[in-house]
Amino acid sequence: MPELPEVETVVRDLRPLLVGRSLVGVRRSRKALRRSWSRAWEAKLVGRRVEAVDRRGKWLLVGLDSGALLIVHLGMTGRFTVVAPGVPAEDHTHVVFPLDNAHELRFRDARRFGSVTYFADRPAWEASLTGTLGPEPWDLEPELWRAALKGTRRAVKAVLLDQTVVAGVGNIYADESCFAARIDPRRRADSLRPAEAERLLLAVRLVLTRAIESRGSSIRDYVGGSGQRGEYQDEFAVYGRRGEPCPNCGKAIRSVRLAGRSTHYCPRCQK
DNA sequence: CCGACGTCCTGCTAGC
DNA sequence: TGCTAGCAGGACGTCG
Repeated sequence: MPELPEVETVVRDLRPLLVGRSLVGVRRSRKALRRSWSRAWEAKLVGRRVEAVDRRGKWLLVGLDSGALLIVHLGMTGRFTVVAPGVPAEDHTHVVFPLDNAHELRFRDARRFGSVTYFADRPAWEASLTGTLGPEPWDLEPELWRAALKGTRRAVKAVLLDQTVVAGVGNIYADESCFAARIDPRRRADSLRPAEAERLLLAVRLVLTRAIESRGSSIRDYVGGSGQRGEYQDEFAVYGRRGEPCPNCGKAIRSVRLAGRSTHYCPRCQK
């Protein structure tokens, strides 16, 4: 679900609501998330003040005054929000951190593909990723990007979704980026000419930037850190628009299954 | 090693 | 109108 723009929106929403606040407790549901919770973390969290809220790829990082990090992944259906006192907990609320201002920081996730974990410091968290997280799209060196494309026989779309190559792109923005670059997502990555590779990287950055400006895309579950929906779904050129006219040429958008995911493209504009 | 595919889970809806 | 198979924004393990 939430990709880079959605996570970035949550981070920006939560930052003013959390920085300077202290976590005064932890409550959990009995259901397991993707990564298991350790009760030993609770004593280390309670009483700590939040110093920073950041993002890396699709990971959300809450930095505490002890130097420790609360690491959150929203998976497909995760919501991470601050709610005012007295707001009843929704179904599938799995982790709740009461704050020192009587508000609550809540993690809710119907499908439980998301996770909330604790690391003693940032190096410990980075070590846990063991090279599974590539650079942010804006930090990815064009030569590295070209090499990543050249070095594989997979489809372009599969490379965009590969978090070790570039962090943060998911199914929606992979499709939208391919459309913006006028590149067929089914093409073999190693068939892209240097100019096409460059166009695709710039398209990824542009699409993500615009999506952040629209506070991300709300298809069904996603909301920002205070519960508001995003707007970028109104800007989709291809995603979820099978059969509808291409905004560029009018030909019907097609959808196929690729890299295990639904993939949308314009059969005329994307070569 | 690489790449394709299944799996985890619940809710919604497309299509019959 | 009502029902249900299949699909959903992600990550990771397994298998060939």
